[in-house]
Amino acid sequence: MKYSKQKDEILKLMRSGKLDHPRAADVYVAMKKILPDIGIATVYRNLNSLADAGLIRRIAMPGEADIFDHRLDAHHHAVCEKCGKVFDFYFDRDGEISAMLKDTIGFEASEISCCARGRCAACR
Amino acid sequence: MKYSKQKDEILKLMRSGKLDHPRAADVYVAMKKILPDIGIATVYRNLNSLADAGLIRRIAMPGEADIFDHRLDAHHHAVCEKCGKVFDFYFDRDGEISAMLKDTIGFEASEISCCARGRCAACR
DNA sequence: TTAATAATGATAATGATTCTCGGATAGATG
DNA sequence: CATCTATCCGAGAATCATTATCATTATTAA
Repeated sequence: MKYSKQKDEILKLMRSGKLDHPRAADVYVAMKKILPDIGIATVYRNLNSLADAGLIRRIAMPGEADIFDHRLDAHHHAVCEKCGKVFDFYFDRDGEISAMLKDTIGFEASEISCCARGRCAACR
Repeated sequence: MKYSKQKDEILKLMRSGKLDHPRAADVYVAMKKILPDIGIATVYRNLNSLADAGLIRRIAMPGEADIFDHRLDAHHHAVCEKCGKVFDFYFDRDGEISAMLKDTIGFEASEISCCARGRCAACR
């Protein structure tokens, strides 16, 4: 992976935590203020390569655009159907599910993602 | 909801269980054999209205096309990253997750979906 | 400095899904 | 039965997220 200021700035932006569960388009908008000539393809490319390198995570959300997360620990997501905000939550039964899948159907899980949808506190 | 032979045939096809976790495109291909003049928009429209009516379920799969399920009971899905096959599995901790979300962040979950990805028995 | 390689930005292409349209049809009413 | 109207249909355009292509530029190792 070769250095580029685009990649560097994207990683810094992600790590800053200024963006909350941003989609690629959100990162693009924020990056435009830092590097006005950046293209959307470069944003996608770099988010993908940073994710491949394990420096950030790309998370597929059912029915919505993927989000990118600077947090690397195992956690799940709850999405408010009204405001769209994404909340992190912990639920450490991944091992239990993996074991069950292995025992019952011989399925070797590499990743387990739980996604809750509903209404957040503010929207109720 | 008005009757139409397209909707009727789509529901029959779904209920027959001949299709395994089909995407809209799969339903379209199968329906072409039954009603050769059917259009893809009609397939989407009817799958959506049948899902709205609670007769089938539309399930968003992270990173992939939505699938439609004739099974109405609560279950989760495991997707093989190699062959793409989708497996059903049960894991009745939904209530536990709901309660935790409610207690910790005041989030009222209406649906919880867990999606495992990895390798199925046949692909290992 | 140079040559090889990988990254860039613009834009075209893709895939899934929805929207729009004029025309057809189901089902209620007279 | 005749008619009316809401809903549905099929075709194709439009949308959205994402990836691919390509000519140009920047990085890096020699």
